[in-house]
Amino acid sequence: MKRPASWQAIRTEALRRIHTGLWSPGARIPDEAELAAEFSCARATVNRALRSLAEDGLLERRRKGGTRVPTTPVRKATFEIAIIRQDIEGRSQEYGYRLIDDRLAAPPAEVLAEFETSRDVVLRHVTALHFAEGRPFCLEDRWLNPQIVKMGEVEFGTLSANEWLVRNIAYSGGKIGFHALAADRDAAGKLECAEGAALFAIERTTRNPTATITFVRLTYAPGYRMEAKL
Amino acid sequence: MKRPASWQAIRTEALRRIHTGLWSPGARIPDEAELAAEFSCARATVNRALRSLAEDGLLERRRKGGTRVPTTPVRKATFEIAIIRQDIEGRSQEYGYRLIDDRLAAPPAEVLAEFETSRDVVLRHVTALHFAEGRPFCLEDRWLNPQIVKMGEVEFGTLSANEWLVRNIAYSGGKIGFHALAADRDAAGKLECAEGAALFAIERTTRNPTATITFVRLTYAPGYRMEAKL
DNA sequence: TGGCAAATTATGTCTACACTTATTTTTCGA
DNA sequence: TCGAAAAATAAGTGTAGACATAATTTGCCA
Repeated sequence: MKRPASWQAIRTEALRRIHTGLWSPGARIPDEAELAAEFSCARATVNRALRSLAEDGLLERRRKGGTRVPTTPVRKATFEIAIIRQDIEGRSQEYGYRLIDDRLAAPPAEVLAEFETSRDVVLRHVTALHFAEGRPFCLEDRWLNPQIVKMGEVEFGTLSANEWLVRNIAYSGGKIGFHALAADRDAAGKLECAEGAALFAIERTTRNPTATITFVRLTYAPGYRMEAKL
Repeated sequence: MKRPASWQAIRTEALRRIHTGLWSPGARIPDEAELAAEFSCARATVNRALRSLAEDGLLERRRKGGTRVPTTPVRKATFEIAIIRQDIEGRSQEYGYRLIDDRLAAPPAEVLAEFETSRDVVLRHVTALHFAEGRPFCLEDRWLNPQIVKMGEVEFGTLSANEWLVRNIAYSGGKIGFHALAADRDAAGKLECAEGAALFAIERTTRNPTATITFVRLTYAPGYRMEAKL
């Protein structure tokens, strides 16, 4: 092994050994020092390669325990969650936006639960439609923490809440969920599809360290597909 | 800054500066050497912290160009794609499996496209049901490359193809897509739901460097939700 | 003025070493 | 024999320095 053997080369070789079964599932692989000797490089370089594989779920590493190939690898798929406008423009389609409603209202129970707050709280409820090539693309049904995004101070008439938030609000975490739902009368009307049509929906909760900022359900018009590479 | 300031501490501090707008979107942040001086640590430690943030989409880094805060951050959500059995057992539910069909057949055009092969090819078509607590959970409709997974050599009567493949076949890449679809008569019957019900489906293509190994569509019974943290 | 080449610069990567921390294994005493 | 303390081990992290690489900027020449 005369070539400088970058960490990527080591990663590739390690991947090959996993794939060919040379390093079999459940088995412990040589420790970093041994591999460093084999590839005649520094241990840190081996560490970089193995850490990278571990981040992708292809290896499991524990102090002292050593590094092993998981018996049942849990593959990880990373999705890029872009602003809806970017998503549409990325398809070379014309983006459109229309605010439907923006008012304070009492949220349903499941939304309230996401805000982990007392009952009788009033949240800012924003409804809007995103268009691609003039046709309804995505229905945005959003609940905002009015203490963070105040009525009157910020309007979503031309810039969507989706975009405004990404640009202006700090976040620290949250969760996202995908599911399928049947179009109810309201959604069907807005998305111009048949009632009962199967729609793809994303629900997302965004928090900062102190409070929940927003909960949103994005319901996509029929035919939407979310893709990622493995 | 007397504490050794681990790379995670630097990451956290950098995150804070992004969130508070101290490092504003689009602006270039101090280079690694400067930050290393500020935190009185080695440049490699700063590098580790900033690289970590860049991997999460919170910073953009380019050689020479320096590091900057993206104006429209593209959040990344990582989903763990587990074996279906693990998914169900992880919910403390009883897993069940039944093979429905396993035969060589001519695939439809859209499947053929994933295999990037000539027409008139015959693939191995496996259909199976996964159960949770005795109720249909997920319908597996899979096309396999018969040169890789040969009829007769491997049977999926008790161990699902889903699981067998994860354990036995090397992969190098592929793609995954999520969408919603309406239950057709066949799916409705197998999943014991109403025809036309909105179902969540995952389509996955898995390749090795040489050929496509398998294409699978997993159609989940109504109510399924796929979740991830942000 | 236009364009190509060279200098500059910030990140990317590697090395060799040291020290830390989590965990297992061993040892030894009750 | 059990259990707690000690030793051993493998990964995790940090440092200082060096060189590599990509991209921008500068400067020169036509």
